[in-house]
Amino acid sequence: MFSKACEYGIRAATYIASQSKLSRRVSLKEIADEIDSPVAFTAKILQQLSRNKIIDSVKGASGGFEISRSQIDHIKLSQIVYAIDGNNVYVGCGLGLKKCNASKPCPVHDKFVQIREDLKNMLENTSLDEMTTGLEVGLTYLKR
Amino acid sequence: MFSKACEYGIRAATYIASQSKLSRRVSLKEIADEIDSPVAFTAKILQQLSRNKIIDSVKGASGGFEISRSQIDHIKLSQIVYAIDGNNVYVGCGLGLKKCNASKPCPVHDKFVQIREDLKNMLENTSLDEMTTGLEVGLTYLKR
DNA sequence: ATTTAATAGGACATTTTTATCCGATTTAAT
DNA sequence: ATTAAATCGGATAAAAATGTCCTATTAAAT
Repeated sequence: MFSKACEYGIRAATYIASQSKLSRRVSLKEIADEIDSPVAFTAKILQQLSRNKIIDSVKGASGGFEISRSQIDHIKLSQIVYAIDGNNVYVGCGLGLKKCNASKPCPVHDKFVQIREDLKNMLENTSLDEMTTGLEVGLTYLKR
Repeated sequence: MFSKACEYGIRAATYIASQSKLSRRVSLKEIADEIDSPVAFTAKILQQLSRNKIIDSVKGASGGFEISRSQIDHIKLSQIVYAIDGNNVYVGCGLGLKKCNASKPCPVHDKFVQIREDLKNMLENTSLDEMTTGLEVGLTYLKR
């Protein structure tokens, strides 16, 4: 569905959000540890998220990553997915045709449109804040 | 969503089915040409489909690929996807967790379960025969 | 029997994705 | 000012996916 990079990205942003809600800025190392991801690779992904203004990075000693309270509410999963995987997830043809569309569709065009639309809606309606609610009470997890 | 191999596989199987309905056995070259795929790579995929009894291959002069009439009706897209990509598409965790499940879920577990379930149902309920109906009347396409 | 047209399959090549390493830069604390 | 702790970013490495090439095998036609 998503690339590994995107999966790590969502998990990382979710962890950062959960800690930002506690006013804790977190380091790369802590993030990678808490979401069980390769450290250096995660660094690259955090850079991408930072460049896309999805997370804030602070350089230097006692630096790290954080997300402002207000942003946590209105950043949606769709923004993270778009920043890392682009819009391929919900616009590309299910059978890989370059110019598949309603007027020259592949045999499963309509069926895929439906599923991708559902996925898109889900991603666009799930905020980082919502992602963290289960985490805080130990109902959901970000590793293993 | 699917690997390139799987996309080619679905398109190839669909084309073979459409021609088998006309009692035409088709060659690798013709298939690759009609679905706009790399010839040698397509050969590998057809081998996989053949080993998985999804298509029949006939060696030697005037050989090629075909699907028996009866099979065309009851082969579902899910079988093709499974033969090439395994069941990752609808069982893997959306965030890449190895052991994500209802009792230890990732933050989007329920939402992904829903979407994957829809995808699974769609694949399990779409037969190769259904894939060919639009093709025959020029309503759907397998290339570009 | 020989030739020809086809798939089978192993080895190899290329590209993309995933992952690592290291020096440069920034900033807080001493 | 110096040191220590952190991110940034470029170069490189490893693994996986995609794609190619060549020989072997098969079977029909001559």
